[in-house]
Amino acid sequence: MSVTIHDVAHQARVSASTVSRAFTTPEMVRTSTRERVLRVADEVGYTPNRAARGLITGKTANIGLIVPDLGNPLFPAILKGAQARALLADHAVFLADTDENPDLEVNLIKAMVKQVDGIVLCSSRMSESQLRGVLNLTDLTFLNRKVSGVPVVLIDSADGMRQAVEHLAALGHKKAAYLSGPPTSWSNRERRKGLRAAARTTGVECVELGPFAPKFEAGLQAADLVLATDVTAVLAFNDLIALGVLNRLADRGVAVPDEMSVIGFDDIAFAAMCTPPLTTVFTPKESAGRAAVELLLDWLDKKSLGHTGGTQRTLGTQLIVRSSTAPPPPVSAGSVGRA
Amino acid sequence: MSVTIHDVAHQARVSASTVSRAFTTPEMVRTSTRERVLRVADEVGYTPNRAARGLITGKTANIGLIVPDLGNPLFPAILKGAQARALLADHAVFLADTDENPDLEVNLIKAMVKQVDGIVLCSSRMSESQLRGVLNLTDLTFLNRKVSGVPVVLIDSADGMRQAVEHLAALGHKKAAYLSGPPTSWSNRERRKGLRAAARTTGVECVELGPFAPKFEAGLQAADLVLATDVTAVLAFNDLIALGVLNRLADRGVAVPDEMSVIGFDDIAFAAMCTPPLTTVFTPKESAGRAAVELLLDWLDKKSLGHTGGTQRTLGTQLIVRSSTAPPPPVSAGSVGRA
DNA sequence: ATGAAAGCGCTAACAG
DNA sequence: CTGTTAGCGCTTTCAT
Repeated sequence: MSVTIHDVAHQARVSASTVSRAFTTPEMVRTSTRERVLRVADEVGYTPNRAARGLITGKTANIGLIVPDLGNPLFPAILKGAQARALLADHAVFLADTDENPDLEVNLIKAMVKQVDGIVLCSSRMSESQLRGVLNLTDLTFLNRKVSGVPVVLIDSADGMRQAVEHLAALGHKKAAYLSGPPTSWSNRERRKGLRAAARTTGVECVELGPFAPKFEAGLQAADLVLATDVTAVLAFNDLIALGVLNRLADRGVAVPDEMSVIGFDDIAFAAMCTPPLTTVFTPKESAGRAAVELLLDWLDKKSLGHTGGTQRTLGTQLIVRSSTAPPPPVSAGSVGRA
Repeated sequence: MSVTIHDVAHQARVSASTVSRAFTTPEMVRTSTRERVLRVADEVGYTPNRAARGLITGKTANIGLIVPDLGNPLFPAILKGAQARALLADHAVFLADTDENPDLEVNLIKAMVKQVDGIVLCSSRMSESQLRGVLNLTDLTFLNRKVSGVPVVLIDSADGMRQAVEHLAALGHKKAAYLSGPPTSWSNRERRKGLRAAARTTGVECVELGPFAPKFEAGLQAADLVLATDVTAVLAFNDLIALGVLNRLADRGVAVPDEMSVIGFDDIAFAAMCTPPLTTVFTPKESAGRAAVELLLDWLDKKSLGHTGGTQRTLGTQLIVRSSTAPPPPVSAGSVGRA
């Protein structure tokens, strides 16, 4: 079978404890011994069994990551950042896709609990009562959902909305439509909040349409609704919807942005790739993933000392206006190589 | 601490063994006892510690999944399928992103090995020698890379290329360009193979340009190169590149598809969202992920009996011609809900 | 059908 | 600095 700590111990003529120490507390082992042990370990290809280690230390060096749908381009980006940050701390990550199902989410959390030190929940779909049920199962960190008493990473959509509406006002628009996302979405509530505030401030009249599923198809449908109103600008819950609007608008012969301005919230970073390029509110997806893991790890560290209460980190968003001649941003920082 | 098997045993007035059996081999326990145990377990919220279980059984019920870059939209889709299939078999999945780094890939495999029953390697970037080094560390299954003796899932890009070239021939094109992907890519080699064969058969003259990174920006650059030739059609390594070409073409005032046809290989399923819609060779990404996990699981099952050699599954690709009026396919089967 | 005991691979006291 | 002992939570003989 697999090579164990005893194999190394035997080969290096030391006890298992010494081998263990050579890995976990090197300074407690004489240099010569340590080097011998490590050399032997390398020769025989020994890697500590983290599961066994976790059994005794209580720490697994794994974290869980739960997302509603990997098909939603927002989440792979978050995932990428999270995984990178976890790796930095030498942690491995368990991934689960709940397929938008809150019950499955609960089950997946339960299944994971024993194998991880904590879990990052992205845009959790659980009800308040389900949430309470899992809250003390392990250490949880939320991304894109407000929960008190635990670490939370939030993306400041409301401010993004403010930027977007002010931009429209500057362009001379008098009336705009907001294509609302799912009613249960925290992000959507934030965006509506920002919308209404900005409407007051700028004097731009804002009508809300929807709700729409955050999908391309919904945008196609939404475009027709928009055209039946007298707005000159559209704000979409996300850029998947916005892309649909753009497409349908083109089909119906409406010039963008001459007759109609469309702004989306960035889920996919592909907005610049369409013709015409879509104006979007940039969302720091990878950073958010990174931040969530960081917060969780910090939380875990400080756990020995008494907690003072939940930490919260809010990430800013930024309006990006794209002209068709400007080079678009890259899809992903590390996107290189073959497929 | 966490609730253990002993807590349940005590509460239910049985031994730990019985609790264990109630979960793993229910038929060996008297019905009344089993029901009592299971009820108590549920009441106190007991979930077996899979790590501890794995320590003794040798099976972790976890599988690993390694991808080069989550920023490449091909991989989240594969991931989604893989995760779904794993869940079906009650397996959890470890995810790692190698950031296109073969050395990191090796290290991540080693770190995972002890916590998983097997690993699915997607578009592995390892050299042959690195590959040999990890081959017997655990059970490996490859996706998008040909390796003998182990389970492999391949996507029939060559045939997709055939379809694409024949389509161009039918449209009356006499000369086309292929925008080559990374030289180390198995997919790229397959596509070139298919290209050359189809060129012979159809009589369409095909010139190869590149190699290009599989990114949008590379497509912008490639478009200028294309325009310097006298081709009337472009075949791109992937649709990220194709999207770039389309964009640049629009900027330079070239009408598509009137003066120029562009065909991409499907990485992102967003091709239909651009204007004009991009003709693509559809790649069964989720199915590929699903298949890879399935093959791995089968392989693991059959392991007790002697293996007969590696299994191989090849998935077909399909040319999809899109008119701007036709409804595009959904981004993801299960894409619903809020973000 | 159930319990007692041994042990998976590892680390954490406790000696020395 | 290093070895010995005990035991993490679970499953699995081997008894009964």
